[in-house]
Amino acid sequence: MARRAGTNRPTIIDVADIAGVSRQTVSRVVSDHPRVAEATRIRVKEAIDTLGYRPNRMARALITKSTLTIGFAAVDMRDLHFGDTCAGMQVAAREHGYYLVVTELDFGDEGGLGTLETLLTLGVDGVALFPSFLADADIETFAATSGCPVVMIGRQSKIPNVVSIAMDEVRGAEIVIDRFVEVGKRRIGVLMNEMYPEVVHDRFVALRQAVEDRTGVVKPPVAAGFPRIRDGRDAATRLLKEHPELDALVGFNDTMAMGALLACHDLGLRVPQDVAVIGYDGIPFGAVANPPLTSIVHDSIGMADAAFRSLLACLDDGTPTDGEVQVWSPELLIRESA
Amino acid sequence: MARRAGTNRPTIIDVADIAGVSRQTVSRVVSDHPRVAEATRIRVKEAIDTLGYRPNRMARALITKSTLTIGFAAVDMRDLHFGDTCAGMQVAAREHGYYLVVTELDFGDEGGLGTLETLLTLGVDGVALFPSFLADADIETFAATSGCPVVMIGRQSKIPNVVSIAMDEVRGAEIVIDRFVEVGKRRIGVLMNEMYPEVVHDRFVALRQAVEDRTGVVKPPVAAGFPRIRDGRDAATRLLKEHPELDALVGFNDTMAMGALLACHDLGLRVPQDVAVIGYDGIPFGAVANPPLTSIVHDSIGMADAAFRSLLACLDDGTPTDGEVQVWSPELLIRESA
DNA sequence: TCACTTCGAGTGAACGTTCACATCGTTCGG
DNA sequence: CCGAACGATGTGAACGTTCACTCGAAGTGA
Repeated sequence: MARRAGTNRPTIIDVADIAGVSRQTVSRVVSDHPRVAEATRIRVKEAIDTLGYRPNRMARALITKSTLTIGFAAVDMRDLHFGDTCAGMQVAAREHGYYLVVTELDFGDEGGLGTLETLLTLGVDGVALFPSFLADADIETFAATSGCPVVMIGRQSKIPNVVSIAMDEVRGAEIVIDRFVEVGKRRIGVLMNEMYPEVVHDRFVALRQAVEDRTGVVKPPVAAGFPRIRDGRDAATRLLKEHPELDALVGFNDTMAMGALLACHDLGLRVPQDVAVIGYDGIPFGAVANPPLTSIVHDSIGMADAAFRSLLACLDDGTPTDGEVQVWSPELLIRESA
Repeated sequence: MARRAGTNRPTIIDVADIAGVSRQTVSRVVSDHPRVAEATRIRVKEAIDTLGYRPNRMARALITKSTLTIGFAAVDMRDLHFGDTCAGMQVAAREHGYYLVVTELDFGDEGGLGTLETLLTLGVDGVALFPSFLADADIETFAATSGCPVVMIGRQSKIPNVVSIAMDEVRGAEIVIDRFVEVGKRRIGVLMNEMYPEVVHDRFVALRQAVEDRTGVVKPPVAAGFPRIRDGRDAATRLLKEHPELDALVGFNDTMAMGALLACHDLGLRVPQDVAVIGYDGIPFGAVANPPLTSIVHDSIGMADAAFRSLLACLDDGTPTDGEVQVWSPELLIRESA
């Protein structure tokens, strides 16, 4: 369909002609091969500059079987962490001469698998999933057949051939509940994200377990909604009306927690005196909320960086890390809401 | 350096062998060429499925000179609009079988030009700049020598061979000032972003002009800072102390405007009774601010979509649109701060 | 002097496609 | 019944690199 306007970039042969050497010698200069005479090297470099020659990666990839690109498949690009994660991977990638091909997983396309397949036709050297709503079994199949290393960010699944990098949800939940207990709150309600069950499952389980361990309450009240302010407000309102005894709310993320703040305000409850609130993510706007939101934070950029390095390691020594799970410790950003 | 683990994907020849046809016939089936007998087509498709054959885009690109990829160069991936814009472009791109290669402009790398150059070696068919801090002259040079269409999102520059797509800053500024006047405010202060002068210049000029046109004040008080809540707060504090007569503040974006909200609170000024505040971007968190923030909004996703289509148009008919500028109308999202 | 290594550079083939053209059989108008 | 047109398929070359060799000259040690 679409054609590139007929710009004919100079090729390696043009450079070779001008410099009066073979194309192989040019190739050696370009890739910093040691066995090139200094005089030749200079002559070739000059020719390259004169012509504005840039090696054609397609031709190179055809032989080396490496495109120096990494596929970055995100569930939702409007996600708060997408920018951080993308930036983190991109910086790490560029450091090593890699590029990032970014794509949004399309649920309609064979439940996301199709999107990944098309990514493969591009010849990416590795794939990063952020975080995937795909079932573990599907990811396992993909990793096995793709022929390239796969890493998953933000979800803690033990899948063969896949490295997962995620926040330590168990620790995070403990920190949250410990904080509530510390400020004298023990009747804790949970605001959950109902969007992608696979993605949020770990956090939910961890919170429930921590509540049970720390307060003895076996099944804390839960309300679910989409991770939006409005839905957080609605869910919190339902929860507080049905369970007037609650004196603390934890939101799946800061957005929902900020909804909870609004709900408390609606119901005339003071935060944190009547109800303490904690969210996840530590978004800057939490500082402007009324009152400023206490939150669990983790290092998105660092995790993305680690994800790229993990891909690179697989690429370099070909070790198909087997279901390795890296967990990153979260921290509590204490402001005023708890 | 890095090598792909030796996975040998099936080639077009393998398919041809199994189906008992020539590789050219397979190629025709793959690209939906009309002149293939139905029986042959079926046989080939079966062979493709059996082998799990995927055409190699590198080899194809070598001949067609089109990689079906678009380079998306962003100044800051942690920018609020990055996710929206990226998602918008990506969806539009995928619709047409294109991919997005995303990269963050590295100011240190020849002031960003180097980053763009490396993007070219990847063989992208077009480049989208979001928005660039590069000087107009540099962009012009790049567009001229790159040999591929260039589009710029978020900045309104008339540059040869470059299509720019941006919000109509003049209209936006008018809407802001009209609103202030409508609610009885005429002593207006401006909170400016001092990060990338090229990017923010249009908005600043438009606001100053609108203030002059609507209120007769020739040079409204201005304070600048980085587009962060804290800096917005500091800038607003300075402004309000130096100019106690001010009864309205407009922030470069919602983040700065939210800082202004805090500053008013600090100084015991009521919003909007004492000081009205308007921001730009209409971010969801504006709804949670105290009071909820009135803001200028524009359609990031739509603009990204238009940007891709513009690239596609250039690619299809090869018309190097000459300094075309598309402006999108903003709207006022009225909440409570003004 | 000779055999041997090292250095610098070149040559043909290959990577997996598509393009332009060639081939061959069939249909059809006059 | 002939030539032209068309439909289906195949063939060689080309795209711009890198790989695995080869080759000659210069240096080295005995």
